[in-house]
Amino acid sequence: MAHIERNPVYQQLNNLLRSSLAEDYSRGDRFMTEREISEKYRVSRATANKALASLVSEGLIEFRRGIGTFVRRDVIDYDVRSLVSFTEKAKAAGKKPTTELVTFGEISASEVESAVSEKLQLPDDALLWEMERIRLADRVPVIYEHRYVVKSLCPRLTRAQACGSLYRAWTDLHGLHIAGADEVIRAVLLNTAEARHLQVPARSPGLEVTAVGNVDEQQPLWWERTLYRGDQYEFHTRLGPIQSATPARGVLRLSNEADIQARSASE
Amino acid sequence: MAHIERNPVYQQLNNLLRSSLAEDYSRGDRFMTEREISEKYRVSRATANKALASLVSEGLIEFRRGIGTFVRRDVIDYDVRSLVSFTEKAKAAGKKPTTELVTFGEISASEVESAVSEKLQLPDDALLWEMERIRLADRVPVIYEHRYVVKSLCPRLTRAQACGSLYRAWTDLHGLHIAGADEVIRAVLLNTAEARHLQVPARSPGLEVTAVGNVDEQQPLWWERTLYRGDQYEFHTRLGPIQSATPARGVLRLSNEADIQARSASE
DNA sequence: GTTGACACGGTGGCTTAGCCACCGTACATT
DNA sequence: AATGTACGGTGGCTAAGCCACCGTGTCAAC
Repeated sequence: MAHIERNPVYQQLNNLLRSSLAEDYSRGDRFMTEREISEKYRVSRATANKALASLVSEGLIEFRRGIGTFVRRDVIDYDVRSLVSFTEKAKAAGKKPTTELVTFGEISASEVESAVSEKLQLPDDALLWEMERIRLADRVPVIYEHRYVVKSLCPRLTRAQACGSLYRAWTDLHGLHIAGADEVIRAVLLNTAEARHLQVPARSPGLEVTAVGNVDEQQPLWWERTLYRGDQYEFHTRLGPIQSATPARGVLRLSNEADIQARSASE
Repeated sequence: MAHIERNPVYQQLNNLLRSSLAEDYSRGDRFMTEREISEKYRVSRATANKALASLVSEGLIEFRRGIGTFVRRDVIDYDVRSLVSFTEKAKAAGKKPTTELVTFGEISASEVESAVSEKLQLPDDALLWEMERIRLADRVPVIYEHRYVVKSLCPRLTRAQACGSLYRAWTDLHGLHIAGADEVIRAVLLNTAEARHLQVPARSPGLEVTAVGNVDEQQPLWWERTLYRGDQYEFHTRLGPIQSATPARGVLRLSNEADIQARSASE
């Protein structure tokens, strides 16, 4: 690992280790030692330690003095894949994801709300993909999403791809590296149109998530406003700095028991 | 900073730097250089770098090669204080926080739902504080919370303290170090009783947050089920690993404009 | 046979010394 | 005035080495 690259070695190493972690290890396993990493990747021990320390503060692994470093959680549980991709989230919950494409087209940045084009940091003449989709888990509609995607970053996006996992289209076909997303979560009532799409009664509770997704740490790739069925979806998050800093995870609720209904009906 | 202490030096240094960061620096400032820290705290440069790298992966500061390290955000914006404490959140939003204590008492762990006592990892004979509170920002009710607190960790808690900031009572009076909390966020409809407490129409949308708070990284301190008024509160979060790993932040909405109402009414 | 003291090897924690690529700036050159 | 260049400071990284800690296995004592 010569340091000719543009990015610092410890960042590259970081990604390598995170991949290796996701593929070859699972919760509770003993990870590679600093000295092993140092030798395997031809890096100094200090650099190996720095990369490991980074994974520690992300909550992926933990140090145990005098013993080694150990995997703290199922990494797929944490990976951006499962944070951003509905397809992966559904699979992780043991459900079959499908997509119903409502609309799909092209639009100029000058035509969208200024809030959107500002968040995407685009000039007025930029082009966007616009789409509305309904995501279903085991045939049950869970998400109704309205999304704008910067066309210049994935010009070859097709209608067919929009019917499946955008995450895969971005990563596999366009070679994009999804870094993460900024989300704002609010509680809303679904209006009749939205409720119909999600096959629930009008004025049902839902989560509205407004998000901007980023490529390579800073470059905005998409903007979305997404409605989640309140009885099917919940967000998990961990507050606080050390040892954790685990981002919020949206998860499909495994149980279909209507405890929320029970609560609401208990009035 | 001799290494006689029980905890690793870089962790102590980490806390020192985080404190210094919160007190003496603000967004955009240039932070201390590795060499300055190395000299000031009598630590090797490698250790200084490791501590800084930890702050970087928490999203507090960022490295700029050849220039220095810079503060990325208003630290209070990130600190556990403002993540966990409603009082601090309200102040940060420029609003005056007040509390209405509905109930306050003592209860045995054997009497509460098993879900609660399990999450708090308590034996059956342990004692808990139980309380219901309504939190207001500028006299507007925002939160209705039901909370259980492990009594052994804060035996001197009083009714008067429960009328104010529990966070302050814990940290200042009992010397506890709040490490963070695990939260689950869901969308619900408020039933009549809940809606009355929050002074909104029945069947208004709300966020239900079930959380377990921790002391010193692992020891559970409280369990809570909290209802947030949908029109007054939203959660911000950042997904993905590097450069960020910023936990979810619940924030009071500054604008009272009813854009959610507008959405829901547009059906 | 069981127990316990102790040495050994491996791990992360930490230091020291030093070189490199990068950045801004101040100064000299054109 | 515009351009180029040298310099000092910064984070990135390597190298070699010592320490405290941990588990384990050996071996002596009981």
